[in-house]
Amino acid sequence: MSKNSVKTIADIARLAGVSKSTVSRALNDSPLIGEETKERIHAIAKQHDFQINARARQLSLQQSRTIAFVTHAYHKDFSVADLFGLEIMGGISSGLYANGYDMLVIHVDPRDTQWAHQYLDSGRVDGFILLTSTRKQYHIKTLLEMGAPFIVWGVPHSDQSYPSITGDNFNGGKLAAEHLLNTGRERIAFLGGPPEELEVQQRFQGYQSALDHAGKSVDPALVAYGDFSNTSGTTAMAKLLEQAPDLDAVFVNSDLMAIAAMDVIREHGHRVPEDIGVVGYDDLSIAEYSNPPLTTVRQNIPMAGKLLAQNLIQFLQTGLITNVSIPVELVIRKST
Amino acid sequence: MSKNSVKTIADIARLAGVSKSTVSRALNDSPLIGEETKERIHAIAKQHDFQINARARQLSLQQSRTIAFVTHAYHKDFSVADLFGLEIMGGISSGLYANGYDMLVIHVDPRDTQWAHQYLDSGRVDGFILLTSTRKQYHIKTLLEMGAPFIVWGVPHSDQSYPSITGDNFNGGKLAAEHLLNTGRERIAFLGGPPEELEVQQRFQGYQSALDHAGKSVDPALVAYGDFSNTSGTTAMAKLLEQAPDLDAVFVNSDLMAIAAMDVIREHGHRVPEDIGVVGYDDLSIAEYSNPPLTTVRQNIPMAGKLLAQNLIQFLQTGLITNVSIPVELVIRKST
DNA sequence: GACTCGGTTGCAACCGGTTGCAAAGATTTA
DNA sequence: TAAATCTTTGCAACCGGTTGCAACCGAGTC
Repeated sequence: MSKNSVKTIADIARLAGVSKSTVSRALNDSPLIGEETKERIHAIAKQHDFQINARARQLSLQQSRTIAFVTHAYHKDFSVADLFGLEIMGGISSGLYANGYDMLVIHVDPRDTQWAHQYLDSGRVDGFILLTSTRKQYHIKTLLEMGAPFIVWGVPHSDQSYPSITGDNFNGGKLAAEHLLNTGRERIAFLGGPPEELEVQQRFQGYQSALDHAGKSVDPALVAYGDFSNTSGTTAMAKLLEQAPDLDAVFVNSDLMAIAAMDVIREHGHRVPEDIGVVGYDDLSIAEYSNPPLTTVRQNIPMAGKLLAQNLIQFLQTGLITNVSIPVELVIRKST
Repeated sequence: MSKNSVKTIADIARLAGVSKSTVSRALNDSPLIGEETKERIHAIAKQHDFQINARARQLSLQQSRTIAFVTHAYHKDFSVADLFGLEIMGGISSGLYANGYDMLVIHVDPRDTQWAHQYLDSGRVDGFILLTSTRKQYHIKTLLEMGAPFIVWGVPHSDQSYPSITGDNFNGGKLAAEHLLNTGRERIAFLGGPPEELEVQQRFQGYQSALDHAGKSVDPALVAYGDFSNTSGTTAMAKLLEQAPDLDAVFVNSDLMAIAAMDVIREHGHRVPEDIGVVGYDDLSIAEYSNPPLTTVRQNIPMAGKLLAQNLIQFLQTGLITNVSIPVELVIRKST
């Protein structure tokens, strides 16, 4: 095939009887090149379906058009606890693709302080996307110090400045609590993620606000915290049932914890939703298949991913820092 | 910091008072360089925590040390139907990382015939990893024709030659059917994936073999096919119940179809597992959370991912084609 | 003392693009 | 008709590495 013989712009230059630079400019649609020449070169390129060498181009341009999706490398591989991450990755990937960027998935050992250096200084990526992770704040600090471009999923600390995307946590908590109130629940518990996380605090405020409006106040016995994982859900739910045996609903900060909590509730001899209503958070795909199917606060995960991609690219190109909070909605299923 | 000033091997060369080539050779541990010089250069590099420019290196070396994980870009983003793909990606990613490769996630429009060209000829990736997808055979054909390095998850066509990893489908079918027989089931149905796929045929053969050993033969009324998706599971299960109202067990070729099938079974007034036992396939994370938790054939997904990575790299480096089939096991939960 | 010879090192070309600047040709202006 | 100007193109350097080949070194040999 002719295809094999045309691999570089020099080949095209030879065919067109012009110089490398002219081909390069024509392919990049430079105004310096005459229309007629430009068309001829484009035609030749198309005809031999020429693919420009990305590495050489990137070396010259000093940029990689590649973004790293940062994932924590525990000793185990992806587990179900990472489902949220897995799902958002889909959205990010298509958002990047739409903007001509590639997505690299990188594993980071939490003890490793060099990873950002490694990928940035070696020119393999232009920026990073960070999700929830145990050492997120630490990573953010490191990245800020070294001036690395990145965007995070989550509420930004107010004293720092970097782009972020987050769900509307206050409203999420409010929606969940209101729904439980509307369905006649009296003793609504709050099973949160780590209490130091802003997301969790905002969800709690939303929950509190809904109770206030209904003329109720928060009972400390009805509040417990976990770390979003299913095992922590088991523990925290058991604690709640012990502290407040009369609770008749619980707003849980993640679907994984909610599913674990429903098991605990049943083991204690209660029924879901008849005795105790349960609302989760995230609307992971498993929420639909749980027993019973989980009422939950949906974060529009594909959209979140797309925005993470777009806004990071915008930041790379213009330096503009945007912090956006996207709306959430309540998906009512069988657990309430 | 001194860090900022040392970005290239030329910088190091200046510091060490040698030439670029010496630095390059020293960093690559070439035997041409004297021990003493080598150590001195390494020390300087470490001290300034130098990161070699990957793009320049790759351009020179004509390789990218990057593998593309190919995912189909339907109009929608990742859906629950891709959970299997999402999970195996975790294994692949860590397998690649362990071998010093990066993983790029790429979206492929099924109508696009140029994607492989694009990524390979532009030098962005060295090879591809293909999962189950509707147009897999077509993609394989294209890749073979253009001589692109790749590995697939699935049974290789016997008349073609390329590396692959697959679960032991025959044994998977056999284990599932034997388990159902052992728990006293008499009328065991087979709800397969697409009948033209070798995986499905092999699972059927395993199922048949187990029945044979028990002195039973396959009843055509007890066989139906879907396409692995949950909606097809709904349709196929309804068909089975109509064809054979007396069935008391079903071996389903994917967890997604199995979960849908259980809903259909309940809607028809039967109980799982009391009236009808259900075995799924894959052991996706949702299997554990379904109602009831699903007995299923586990494919060791993390291991599969790791092998896909390793064997593709082996193929790239040595041209060795390996086709490996990894063992499966039965995970017994509450649906049987 | 001239001559190999093995071990080290540097020169310069190359990988495949991009781009500042000079220059050639065409066109306008005086 | 010559000078000035604009448009279009090519030369050559550069991005940051790798590598074939020549050159240089001190030690051993005759």
